Amino acid sequence: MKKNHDEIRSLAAVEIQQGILVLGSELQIPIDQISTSQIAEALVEAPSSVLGDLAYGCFSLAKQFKKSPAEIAKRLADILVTQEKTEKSSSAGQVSGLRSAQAVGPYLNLFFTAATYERLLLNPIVTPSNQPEVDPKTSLGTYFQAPIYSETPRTMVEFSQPNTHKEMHVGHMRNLCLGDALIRLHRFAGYEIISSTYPGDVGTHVAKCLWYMKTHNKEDIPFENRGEWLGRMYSLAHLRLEEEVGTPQEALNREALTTILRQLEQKDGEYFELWKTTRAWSIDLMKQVYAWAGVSFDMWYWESDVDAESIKYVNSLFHQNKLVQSQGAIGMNLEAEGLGFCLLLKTDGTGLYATKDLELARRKFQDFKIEKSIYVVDLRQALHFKQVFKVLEKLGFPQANNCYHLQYNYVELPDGPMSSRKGNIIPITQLISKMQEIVKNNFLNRYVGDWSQEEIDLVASQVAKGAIKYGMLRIDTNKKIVFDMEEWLKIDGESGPFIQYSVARIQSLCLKFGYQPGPIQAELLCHPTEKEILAHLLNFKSVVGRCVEGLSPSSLCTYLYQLAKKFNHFYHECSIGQAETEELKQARLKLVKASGEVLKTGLRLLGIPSPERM
RNA sequence: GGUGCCAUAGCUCAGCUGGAUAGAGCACGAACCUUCUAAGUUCGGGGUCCCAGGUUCAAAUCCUGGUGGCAUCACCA
Repeated sequence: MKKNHDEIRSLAAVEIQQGILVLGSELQIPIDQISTSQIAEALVEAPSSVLGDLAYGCFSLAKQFKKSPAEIAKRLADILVTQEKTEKSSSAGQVSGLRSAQAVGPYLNLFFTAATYERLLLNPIVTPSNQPEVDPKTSLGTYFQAPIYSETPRTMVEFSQPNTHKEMHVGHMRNLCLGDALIRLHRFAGYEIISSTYPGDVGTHVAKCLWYMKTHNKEDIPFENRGEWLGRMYSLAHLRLEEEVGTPQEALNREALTTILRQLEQKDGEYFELWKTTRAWSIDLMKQVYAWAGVSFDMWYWESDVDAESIKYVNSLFHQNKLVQSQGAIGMNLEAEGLGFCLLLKTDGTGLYATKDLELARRKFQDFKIEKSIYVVDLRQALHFKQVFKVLEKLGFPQANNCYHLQYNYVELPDGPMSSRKGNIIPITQLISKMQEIVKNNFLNRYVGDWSQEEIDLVASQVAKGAIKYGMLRIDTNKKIVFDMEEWLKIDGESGPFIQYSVARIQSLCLKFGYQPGPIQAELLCHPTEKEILAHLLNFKSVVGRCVEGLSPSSLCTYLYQLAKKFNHFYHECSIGQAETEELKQARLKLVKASGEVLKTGLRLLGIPSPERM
């Protein structure tokens, strides 16, 4: 994997590298060559655009040159400034990127010329690429087309593993948002990604649900929302079974469940038929949620599909002496690695979760020829995946070292963890409909009569997506989310809709004042709020890179919020309609347009749509 | 008990591989719509960055040891 830095950073890195060489010869100290990519990587944001557009901390140079970082920063600033001057005088017309360089303490602060910003940032952002296959409505500037990484491994991301016969709740939403955002981020950054899902359509939870439905349920099967209804059947089943623990009924119940499981396994009998119809209800519900969220999968792996094969596979491994027998069961001893014993076949010869995950991994590696594999699953499975990856490694799969478990923390309610068993869950469908209703009541109903009902419905759904997805993604993956419906429905401050609202304002500005592509007088953009935006735009790609490398979209959330905040600040400080000159107006429009493109693209990477107006 | 994660303002959280004066939102107190969308903006108060050591020119950030919380530790998924 190779990282490609954006043009302004690369330009700054070349200048700094030359400065370091000059300094080295001045001091007559031979130093290790520092590559431009190392320098570009070390460039940081200045605390404020007044101090600089980008900064380079001279700490590591201090060691090599045996001088204080502040002295080095000062000397480097002098060298860069004089270099710029001589370049300008010697070859007039040559493009020079730096406007000035200043040392502040140990930092070398760089300022770029307005022309640099226009040429390397604003123009690439707002100029659509000529690729014909890109939909004009979503067409991206050339800036966004250049991949951040090249020579990337072919990667599969598995996410969303809901069970059929249970209802999807807000906890599943976090997984869905995370997985989807990771895929979008990776693809944007230049990865070839295969997305997959792995629903659990077999197991005791299914048997319990069917058992209750057949033997205890008195309700009629509804015509609509059968997936939700089925989820309720499961909860009732679990409660009933819990109640009857310790009674004579307990043994009979266990027997009944075994019978059901056997029928499902043999793919025959009345319960198998019932399984097929009810399974479809749950899948309809999943697809409904995925459609709402704008998520699609390249590959659907079914637990029922890998189930039988996984047992055959593990048996064959055992016969090849790659596994051991212990206490009558079969598995692999990983105690030397501190991972305990990975159980793969129970004493009765049936498999477990790990058994299926082994077979699943084998299929992923062999069928899709993937080189890297990411699993988005909550942190309770941490040991499970460590064991599975270790077993894969010991079985000789070279991809095993490139398997990652993104162990996000789960969502719980103010009064404790959610559980489908206990029935104290908030269904995804409920969150969605409540959110859409709130958005309409509090904001969009003011447009009734002015906008079509279709548009109001569409925007309500888009804004609800913004609120829910941003809410799920902004929290660091290893922190718990305590879901409080009341709090989530208050959408103000740092939220998805705030960013969407800023985009809507930008679209309105561009429309109203006639944004026109073409050259601007970028040096007119000298208001502090304008400079803040320019300096912030500079960091979009490094933030995206960080999200990809850390498998964590939350820093993009923060970045977009800050950009929207800076835009709003500008909006209140600088008028476009009342701009002193036409040139200033066009310059501001281009700045605003570019901000809008970055915000829209960023939101898109989080899976959040941008309404035309709101 | 072993292992992993977490602890930053009253509450919810940012803080990138150590680096510029620890920042947002909510809540609270003020100000701003005849002028580009007030889902907005500005100002204000509010901090023992869990504790104790250590490494370093420099620690909220790294290391060690505590304290508190959560998860997990073979026939469940």
